[in-house]
Amino acid sequence: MLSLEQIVRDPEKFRTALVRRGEDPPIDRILELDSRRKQLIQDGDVDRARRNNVSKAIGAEKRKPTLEEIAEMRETGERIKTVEAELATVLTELNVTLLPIPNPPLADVPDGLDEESNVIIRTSEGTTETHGNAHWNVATELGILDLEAGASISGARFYVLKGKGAKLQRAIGAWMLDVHTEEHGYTEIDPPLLVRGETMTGSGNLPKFKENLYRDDESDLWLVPTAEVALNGLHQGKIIDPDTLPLKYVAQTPSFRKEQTSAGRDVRGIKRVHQFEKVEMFRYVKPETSDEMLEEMVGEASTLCERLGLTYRVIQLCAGDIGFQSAKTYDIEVWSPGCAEWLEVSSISTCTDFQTRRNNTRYRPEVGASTKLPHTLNGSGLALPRIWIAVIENGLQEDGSIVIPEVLVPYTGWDRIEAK
RNA sequence: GGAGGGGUGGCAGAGCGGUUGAAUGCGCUUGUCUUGAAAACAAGUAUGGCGGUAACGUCAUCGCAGGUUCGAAUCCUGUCCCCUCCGCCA
Repeated sequence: MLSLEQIVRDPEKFRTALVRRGEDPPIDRILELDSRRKQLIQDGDVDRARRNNVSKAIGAEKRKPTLEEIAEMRETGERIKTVEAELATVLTELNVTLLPIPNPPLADVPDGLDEESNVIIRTSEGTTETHGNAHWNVATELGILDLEAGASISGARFYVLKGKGAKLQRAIGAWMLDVHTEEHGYTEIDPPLLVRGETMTGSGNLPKFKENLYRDDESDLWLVPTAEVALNGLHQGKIIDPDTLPLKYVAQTPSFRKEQTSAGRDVRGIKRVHQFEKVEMFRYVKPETSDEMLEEMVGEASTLCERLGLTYRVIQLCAGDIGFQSAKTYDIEVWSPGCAEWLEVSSISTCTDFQTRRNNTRYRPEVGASTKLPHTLNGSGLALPRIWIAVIENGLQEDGSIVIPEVLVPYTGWDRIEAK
């Protein structure tokens, strides 16, 4: 959510920034609602002050109120109720207006409205050859992936990993978690996957992206589309001890997405599915450090690709392509020779104070100072089925077997998936 | 699922219709004392809105939402969460 105070102070700044994302924010309406809000607050306060005075006097004098006082205070009470009702309407409308407005991009985010304008920051060493043996063929033949079983159990875009395929995924996840916790200083979290609507609103997924979320109506709980949602809710409504910043969390969880808006895209194999595992990094940081923290996280995700021996590239998204809650985003893509394409395996963003304002997460820079909103950053480190695809397709040998990256061997217990 | 108990400031914990934003203790900050620290003593110490350059004033907030009342932390209703016991269950 955007800061109402900041919008009122410099409306044009917000308008221009949001126009870069291809948005046409209702700034004028917001300003109008805000001045109405201020007026109503003042009107109500005058009446309330009077009522407080009279009540205090009666209490101090230990007497019964006079009939005139009762009549007058009844009237005052009615007026207060009317003003409060109108204020509530105005506040609701302000909220409804502000919640669907995305985070304005930072100044150094490149212009552009779609992925055409994204910028390749760097490409690693390594092959970008193709061999045409996509995972949906190779892995199915090896008996480690069963797309038909997935479809039969749950429908399209669900899949089953079997045997060494399942173990491989488990190994990749465990290895990545270990690198993050042991080398990058993250604390591992195992959060709930079903969350309240408020938590979903705090992260920015509601109200705007309802159609991509699974929900249980009976209990009014939502399935997380990424661990980011849960990690973002970890401190909602709380004041964080400044000495603990930056707080670094990592979690491996399934992500549940309806993918209704990507109908027809990536339909083959397991590039885009309704349920997938992902290791997610998440940080709460002091605002002045968030730029440097973002770069650090890009480094952390990159090193994983590197150690897996994958060719990867880092892309900076343009203003029109960054996610709703993001102010600046880098994607990491790995080369997969079977699908013959770059697969997005990580998206790393700074959300500035957009999420912490929504869920009222604060910190007090020093004793006695007033509270501030920390910044949040999130990044995949990394997304599993796609890394699994890349490991399979890159490891494919002439004889049809798959060679596993060395770093994973302590986790799998074997270095190869034998050809059939 | 059944029966009870409870949600008050950073924490613990009073208050149960009126001068209560809220006793007291702990914690924290500052000062006195001390070579320094500790102890002791003193003062201060919630968040947010609105007005104001500011000093300051004012309003709101005792889980949340309604209601009763001239007046609600205190009474009523609903709701969420926590705890205890019983039942069921991985």
